[in-house]
Amino acid sequence: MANVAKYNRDDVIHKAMLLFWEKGYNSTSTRDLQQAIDMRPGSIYAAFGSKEQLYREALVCYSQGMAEMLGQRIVSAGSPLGGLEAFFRNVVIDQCDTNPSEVCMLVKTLTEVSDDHPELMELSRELLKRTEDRFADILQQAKDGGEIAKHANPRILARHLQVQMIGLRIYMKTSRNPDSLSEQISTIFANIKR
Amino acid sequence: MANVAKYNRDDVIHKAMLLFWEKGYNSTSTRDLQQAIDMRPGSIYAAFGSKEQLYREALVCYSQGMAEMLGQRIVSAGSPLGGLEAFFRNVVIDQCDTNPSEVCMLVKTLTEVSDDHPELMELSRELLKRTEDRFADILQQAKDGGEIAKHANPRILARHLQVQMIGLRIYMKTSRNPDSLSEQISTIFANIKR
DNA sequence: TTTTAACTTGAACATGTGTTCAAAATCAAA
DNA sequence: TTTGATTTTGAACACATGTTCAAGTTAAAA
Repeated sequence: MANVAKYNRDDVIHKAMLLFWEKGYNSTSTRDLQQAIDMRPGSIYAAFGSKEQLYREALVCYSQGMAEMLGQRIVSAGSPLGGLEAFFRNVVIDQCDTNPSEVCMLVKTLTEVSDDHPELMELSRELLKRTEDRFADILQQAKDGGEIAKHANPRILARHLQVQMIGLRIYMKTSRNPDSLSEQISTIFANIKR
Repeated sequence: MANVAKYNRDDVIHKAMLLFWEKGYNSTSTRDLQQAIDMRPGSIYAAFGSKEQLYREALVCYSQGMAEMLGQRIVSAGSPLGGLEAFFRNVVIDQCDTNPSEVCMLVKTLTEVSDDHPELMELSRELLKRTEDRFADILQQAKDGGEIAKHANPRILARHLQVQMIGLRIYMKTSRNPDSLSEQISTIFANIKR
């Protein structure tokens, strides 16, 4: 046995995630990364293999963080649908200034890389799909709890919410008008309850 | 007086636009461009100044193309709202396979470049705003023509449509499920008519 | 204290990048 | 045909990029 890793793997991935989320895959150079995570090229490549593999881990880290936050909002709100709406408000409006980017990191990945790095695209797709599945589960619970109509279709509503989430976050980057977006979120969830 | 430009400026910008739209700003090298528009570095820089300026012209070209298409759909459909819906279906579903990317080029620009190239971001914002204004005009005509309710607010509806358009196009890239997206578009416009 | 296997370092490499510029080619006017 | 301003060409430049690897450092085990 010998030296065990000096760095904290999760911490490093988190820091890399923040930088990747801000600047995107191509605009983040390995030099930028070296500085952000305070590791030298050799160590980075020994630990992660390549820039792309580190990015993959960063994507998963991002996705997990979002999923945890959604869970917390549901607990705080005390109801599935209330939690979802709080989550929307948090992501689209409250956190959009403190986050590295207004736009979802999975969406940024999907729009930036395409032919090159097909694995990054596939992973982003997969993680987005998981998010939608999670939305559907939550909406099913809302249906079971009587928060939404008996005839509502959780899968269709989940897809609808996914489109809203993606669209709203990008729109926020365009317009910087939190008040109108807050109203839009209210309308979206009012329509779901009907 | 001497030689006049050999190349067709609009044609060159259009070709550059298609490549930029497909690959994004950073992933399109000037070598790629040289091949696509069949011009040598010196000519390109004499004609456009820099890669960024050529991209700016490409953005405007893209935006004009979309605006023209919207106009055509309105004429074909014979009504403002019908034209808008046809435009949505065309962009999100029909053309998404033949276009260089499923995603709006303005949105791609906005999510890819940020701190670097602030002028590209500002131009994308401006062009997106113009699109929304156009939507609002069309919706006002729909209101005047009795296609939508008297109490409807064209500005709010235009914002809503913009979010849908952005979200749907990215969702199409994620899921590749045209049938469900077609239903979603039907629902969106059914709700507007109410 | 010495050994040893794992980890860390940073200079170096090969390639790709946006851009420049002197030389060559072009063609309307003289 | 000659002139001459303009356009085109492509080699070259300076720098940035992802990645490698031999040498150095570390600390647990012997």
